[in-house]
Amino acid sequence: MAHATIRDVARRANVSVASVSRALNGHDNVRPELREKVKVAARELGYVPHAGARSLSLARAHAIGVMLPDLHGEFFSEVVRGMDRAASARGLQLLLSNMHADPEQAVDAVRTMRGRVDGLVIMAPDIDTATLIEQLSPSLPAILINSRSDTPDRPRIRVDNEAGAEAMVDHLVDTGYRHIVHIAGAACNAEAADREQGYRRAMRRHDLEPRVIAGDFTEEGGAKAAEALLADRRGADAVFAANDMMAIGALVALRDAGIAVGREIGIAGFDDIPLARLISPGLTTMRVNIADIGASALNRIAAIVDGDDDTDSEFRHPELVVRASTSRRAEQ
Amino acid sequence: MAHATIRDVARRANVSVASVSRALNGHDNVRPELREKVKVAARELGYVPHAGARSLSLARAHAIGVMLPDLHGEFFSEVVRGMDRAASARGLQLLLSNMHADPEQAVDAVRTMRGRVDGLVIMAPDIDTATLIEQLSPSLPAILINSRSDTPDRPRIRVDNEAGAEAMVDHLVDTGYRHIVHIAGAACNAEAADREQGYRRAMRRHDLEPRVIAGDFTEEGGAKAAEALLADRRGADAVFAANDMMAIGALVALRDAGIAVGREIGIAGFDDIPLARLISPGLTTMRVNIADIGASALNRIAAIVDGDDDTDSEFRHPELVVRASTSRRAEQ
DNA sequence: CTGTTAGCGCTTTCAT
DNA sequence: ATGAAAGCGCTAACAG
Repeated sequence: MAHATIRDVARRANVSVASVSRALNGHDNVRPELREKVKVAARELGYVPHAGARSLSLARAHAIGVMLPDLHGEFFSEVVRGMDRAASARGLQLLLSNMHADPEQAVDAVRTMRGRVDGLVIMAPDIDTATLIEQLSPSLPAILINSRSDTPDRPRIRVDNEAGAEAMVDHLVDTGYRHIVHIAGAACNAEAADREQGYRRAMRRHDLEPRVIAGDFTEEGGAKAAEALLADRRGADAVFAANDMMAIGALVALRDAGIAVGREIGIAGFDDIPLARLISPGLTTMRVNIADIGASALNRIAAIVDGDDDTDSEFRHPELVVRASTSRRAEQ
Repeated sequence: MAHATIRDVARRANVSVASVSRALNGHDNVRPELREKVKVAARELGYVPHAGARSLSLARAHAIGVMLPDLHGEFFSEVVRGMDRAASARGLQLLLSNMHADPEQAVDAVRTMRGRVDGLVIMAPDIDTATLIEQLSPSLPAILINSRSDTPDRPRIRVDNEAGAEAMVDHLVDTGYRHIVHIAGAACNAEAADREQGYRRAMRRHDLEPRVIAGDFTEEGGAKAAEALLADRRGADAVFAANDMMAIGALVALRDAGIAVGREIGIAGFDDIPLARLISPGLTTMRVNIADIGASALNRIAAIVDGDDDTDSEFRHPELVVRASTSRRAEQ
């Protein structure tokens, strides 16, 4: 049997559909008696309102679309957790969409979201989505997380990746490391570029020779980079990977190669995913508080949708977390 | 400026809305010339169809609702990754909803999904949702993953947790461990119960004394259990945790306590999350192939929605993965 | 091939 | 306080 509609309920309760709507939505201009009658009828029919129709009529979907890059592992789950927490606190649903590399798909995904969400959270450090999105859906509010393009008119949340990377290099140098190799993130990725930039700047400041190995933000990429490093070490005594997953891949690879991580070679990452604490030795990293960014993004887009228009950008500063992977003995 | 509607496009192209709809949806009964005119008008106006209205009219939302328990970490991301992969391959959107313990919220979440999704994937080993869901939304297709209740009429995907746990105990015994302690999963959780059941059965079969410490599926829970174990060891030489996160928590705790994991105490988990391979020593576990379950669930609900009604349940058998955490020397 | 129109299920004026 | 009716944006008969 098909689903009961508001009309069925009205018929059964011998009232108009308008009254059913009012009664069920808790308006106060309904006699208690009628409201009760409607509720009974609704229950008997197993009536559940059709959210799609409702949102068409209200011009409000009570849902937020989320576009994420094809993230792996904990970074992904942390972001989503944060968003979900904020969303359900506000009674909003989350429409999720991962981008599988292809910008075409991103466009498509956004298109199919229009009319089904009230706003968008977009995390797309790989693509130049900002202008893209605007072309696609003007008047659909969106907030960007760590996006590459500089659209000052769209609200954004950014992490100060460059300063974070600089701080990490400073820490490594303080600890006594000198030949610090950077494993870069994916090419074309805004965050990767910023972190590499920070690394280079700090190395220059310390009068040290930079050395960058290409990477891709994945664990395998980190492992490969570590192998490349082992094959051609050139006195390297520390690895600073552009994110934790690569740092962990490198750490495991070096560990398996019999190298005393922390001592013989220091390793550092970026993000502070939960795993960073669990790996052995614990991974020194820059804490970004991923879930918090997710929650914050969602709260801000919700506020914007509600008309509380605060369009200033947010700039977050990651925080150094020192663990055993950079525990070089005091004497260098 | 507000969003352009199909009417605006029609007006601008000097055609009827029906023609616009046909032209844009690629129907073949449109003169190429007219189609082009429509496309131009649509582009000029930045027209993006309103998916909500579309799905109301089509009685098809092209979206699947996903309800997950409040999962942490990689289990969550793996499931969602699998679903997302399958969904975007089929052109479906994913409406995500985590349940925050409270069954009330689960009910609510499902209610607000009605009329906005074509089907539901529900993973709720904690709650007796099956009947619940049916009451809430008869005629909304749903597939259950590892649900507790036995509703034979709903399609399900289950993991043979009991057999998996038995297999793990067998492996531990084969390897030479005898005093195997089980860290149980969350109370009221169907999977936890099955795994404990399997553990007990296998221990009985081997004529060994079972010992169960309560847990909750979290890393902290595993760490606490390990501490309890250290405080009152009673000759325990192996720990079999009901999932990997707890196993890892225990592993780290024992490692930090200076115990040679694998040798002095064997540790095993369940799920084979990516992290299991990365931790040191590598964690012996039962591989469940989480992402695959997600993808499979999504594909099946999509098939059901499309009318390809295959309502038989699926029963998956986890697979033993041996790593260093149970590498007791041959001589016991 | 194209336009007119009914209707998807709901909310909300506008009357009464 | 309640009902009748318009309309949210779209698609799909039905005519022509």
